[in-house]
Amino acid sequence: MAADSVGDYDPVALEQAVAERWAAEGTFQQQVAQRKGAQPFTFLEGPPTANGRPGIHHVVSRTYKDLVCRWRAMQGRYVERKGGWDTHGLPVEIEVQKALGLGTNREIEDYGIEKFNTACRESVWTYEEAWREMTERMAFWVDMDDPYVTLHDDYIESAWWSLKQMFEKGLLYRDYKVLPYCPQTGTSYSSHEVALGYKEISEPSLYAKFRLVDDNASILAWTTTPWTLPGNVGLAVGEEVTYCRIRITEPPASWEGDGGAEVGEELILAKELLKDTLRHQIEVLAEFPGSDLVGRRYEPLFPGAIDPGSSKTAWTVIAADFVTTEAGTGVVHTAVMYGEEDFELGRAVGLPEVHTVGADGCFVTGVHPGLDGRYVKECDGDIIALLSEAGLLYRTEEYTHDYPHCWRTDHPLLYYAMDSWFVRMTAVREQLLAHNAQVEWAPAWVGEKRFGEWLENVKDWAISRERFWGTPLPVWCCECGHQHCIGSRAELHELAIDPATVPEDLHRPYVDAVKLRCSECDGEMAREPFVMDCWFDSGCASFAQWHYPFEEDGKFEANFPVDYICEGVDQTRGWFYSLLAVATAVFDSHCYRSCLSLGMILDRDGKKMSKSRGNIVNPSDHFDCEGADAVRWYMVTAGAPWAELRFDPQGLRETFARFFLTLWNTYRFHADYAALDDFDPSAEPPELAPLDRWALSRLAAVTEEYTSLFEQWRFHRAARLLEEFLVDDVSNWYVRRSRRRLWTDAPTQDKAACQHTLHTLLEAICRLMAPVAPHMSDHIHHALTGSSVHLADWPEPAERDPALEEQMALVRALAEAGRRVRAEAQRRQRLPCRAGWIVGGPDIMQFHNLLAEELNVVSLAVETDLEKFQQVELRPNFKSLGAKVKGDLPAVKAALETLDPDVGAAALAAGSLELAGHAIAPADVELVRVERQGFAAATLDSGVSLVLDMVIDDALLSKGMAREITRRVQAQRKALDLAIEDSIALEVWLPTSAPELAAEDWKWVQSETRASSAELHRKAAPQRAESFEVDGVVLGFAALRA
RNA sequence: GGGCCCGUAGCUUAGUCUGGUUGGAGCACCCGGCUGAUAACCGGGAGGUCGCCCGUUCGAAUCGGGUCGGGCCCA
Repeated sequence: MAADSVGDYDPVALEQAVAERWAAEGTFQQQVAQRKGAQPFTFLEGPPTANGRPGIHHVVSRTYKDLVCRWRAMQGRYVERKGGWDTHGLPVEIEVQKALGLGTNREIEDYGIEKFNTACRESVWTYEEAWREMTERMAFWVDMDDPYVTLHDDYIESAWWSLKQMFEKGLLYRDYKVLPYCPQTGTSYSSHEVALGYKEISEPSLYAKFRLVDDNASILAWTTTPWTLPGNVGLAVGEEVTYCRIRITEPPASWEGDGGAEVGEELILAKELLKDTLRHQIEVLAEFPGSDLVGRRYEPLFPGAIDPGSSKTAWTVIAADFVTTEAGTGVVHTAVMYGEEDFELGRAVGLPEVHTVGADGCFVTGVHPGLDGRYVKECDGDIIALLSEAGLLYRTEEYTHDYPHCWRTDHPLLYYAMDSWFVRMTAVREQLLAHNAQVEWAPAWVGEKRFGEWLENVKDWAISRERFWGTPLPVWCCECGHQHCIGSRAELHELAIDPATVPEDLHRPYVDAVKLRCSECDGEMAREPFVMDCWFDSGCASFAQWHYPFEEDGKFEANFPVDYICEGVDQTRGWFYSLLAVATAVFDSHCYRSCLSLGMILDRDGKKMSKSRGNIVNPSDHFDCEGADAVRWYMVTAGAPWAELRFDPQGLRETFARFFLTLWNTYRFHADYAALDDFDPSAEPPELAPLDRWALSRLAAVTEEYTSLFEQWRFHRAARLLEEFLVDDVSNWYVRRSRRRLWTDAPTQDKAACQHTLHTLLEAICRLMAPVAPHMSDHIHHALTGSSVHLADWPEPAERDPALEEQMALVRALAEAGRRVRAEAQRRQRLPCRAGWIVGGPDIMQFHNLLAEELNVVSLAVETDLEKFQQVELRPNFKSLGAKVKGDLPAVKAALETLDPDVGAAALAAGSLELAGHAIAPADVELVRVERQGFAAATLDSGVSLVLDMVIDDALLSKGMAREITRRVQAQRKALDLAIEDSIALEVWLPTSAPELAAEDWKWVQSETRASSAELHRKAAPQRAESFEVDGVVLGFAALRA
């Protein structure tokens, strides 16, 4: 019968066909459903934002998400995979602002929050189609038809509920936070926006004199932001830093710019910075530590600008550990509202928290008549002049540094204390640490170091944003100061003054219209005009995806904490944190049992992928070339999941050629003969040959180790192991050594054994690789068994035969050694050797025929007399020897080198070997056998040797020539595109100078080449013949289709 | 500026936790061989200051300190 040829590997067509079958049969749904009732394995999808195009890094994380879920499902777990979308937040707003040309919060309000948010709601789905396509194309099995979506009102309601839990635990509070702020746009910025706008600028910095109260001296402090000086309420010094009190002794020879000092004036600053700071001749009056200065009172530069209220520390010297002597004067001017460190310090020591600058970026009334109402960055020169006139300026200096600017307006950002809402994470630090310790992190260092050490210094979480598109902060405030946090839609209805104002859509601006009745004063409560940090949204995913606690379906309870999450390591302080933070604050629990943290993806040169560099890799380019399976396999084998991945298209190409083509051709080899012979995989397995039993033993070993590596998250090692097994053991050895077994037309037991073995190998390989490369594994598995590999069970390792594996390892090593011996002796492979001898090693008699073929020797024998071919050599075992003799090692090593090995070996055996004064034990040296000079031989590391007889005689020349002819004719058959079973008409011309071709060898040529007719001419080849040269003699042949 | 990770042949990497003097592979390259064996296979060759410096040690790719470069996160 004619074989159904499997054809060439076309990854795109194959993957499409498999995907279509999955869709038609609902294979994903079946994989989940068939495990219903089994122990769940819960996965939580880190939601992507669909307003950005999916990139190769998303393919990486989705590969690891998918492969773990598929693997656990095959192991019998119930693995639901709900999709999710992150839909709120700044990136969305920025895109929409760009599209609509809206620069400032004011412009957005003028445009209309309703219209703006409608645009955001649409923008969120810009690339949804691209995401779906990528997800399906790469075969990430996730339920995208019923995903959780952070903008859904149900999701928002769950987020509100969780915030109310925190509110009721007293974890929610309002306070200031110093943020980079742009007064033109009226917006504070996140760090990634700030990063967009760093520019190098040059601006005036100045040294101001702060006059001490009750002392005739001034403390000198340096600042790069003159506009913050009216807000100064403190001077920070280092307690350990040494300061000097100095007196000006002479006027300067020359002076540039504003400021100055009188002769006799006394100043205080850090000793180390005297030279860099002062421009006068001085004398040092005293030296003392900063601690001596702490508590000293000084006069404000702008009296009356700030009402100190009840502060006892305003305008005093305070200690701070961040003070250094690297720049300035070693004294840090502190304006609590305009610097993060300033604010924290001010809060700690009780400085007044009063703004001198309004939200419009202008000085507030009452700061100074010359400054009130003016934009702060335009006042630098006037402030310098004012200080100079008052004698409070020592000098100025042009200062160049990188400073953040607004990405919209290009104005310098002001660090500015904003009103914000916080979750008091510092109150639950111990719980965070305890819960984190329960997480199985891969790799461990992310959890212990990067995350753990950061958690130990956790800060309160600023969760409010003065933005528009996000989960509205559900906190209402009354003028009387009463605050209320809403935890559900029902509660909102209940407390609303006019329930009719409660909207269906919980977003701004609708929710802003809802007023509540104050329970304390009966007044009207208005919602705080913030939305929530979108990290809070995604941090709620574990329960909000089920609309917990508003549904009573038990979904949350059954799926919390989740078993597995997986994202890039950049999510450590992002999603990994927000999940843990919310779970800790709400449930006092960890949120995920295991977390696989992935390395970042870089380009081939280790550079970050970015549009500006033009080194972005588009995944679909590779899906459409090498196929999604090859991309997935490449990414998994390229390195540890947590290591940086350098995406190298050449490496991907190699994966495709080495692994996928090899697997395909192995499968094709099996399928062709299976179809030809009507192979029945369900039939009782025949008696297996040693080669078969070896292959199956190796399979068992690989299955065992592969699974163990998966359990240790070392997917790269597992996949490389399987790749090596397939290429080296299965394709390059088992299949190559089995070809002849299948050529025979007769239905032999041996052929059936081979087919059975191949079937078993391929099926198991498919199962093992299915989590990583789901398409090809399923195509082959389906062809072999009629069912999807993704519905199959994870393979259990069969019993191994270590002795057999050891024998075969030796056989293969000897075959390789034989080629090496021939190459050295310049004996071509097709010219047989009369004899070969194996010296030493385990009994490999059952493989002698196989090995004789590999070595092309007529007879193969075991030789026991080592001395005939070999001598011993003693090599130091440094590990044990070094531990024993320590510093004498070089001497012992030298002694060993000069020792006669035979004498040494004998002494060692007798236990009396002594070198450089040390008694040497057998464990200290290695006894190695090497071939003696003059033999065509090789000795393996294991001590087994192979010796070949290099004699040439007529019989060998005849056999060699037969092989040369056969080889050429076979190539010709292939060139003629003949089917394996086709016959040919063969003619061969041997010139008289050629060796005699024995009758039996000529017969062998005819049978090997399937020649139905054959003529042997003893003369030079005619023109029409193909010709080739062997040992200087030109032979000719003609092969035609019979 | 701080925390964490990475740096091994032209490229991709194993080995680093647990130190052993002689650092393994694959791709590409060169030579040879083999093939009804597949963009294949086998043997050999060339290619390494294991980023750099200092230290610990009889001995360092491996441990410690520093430094340079790349990355992530934060400031």
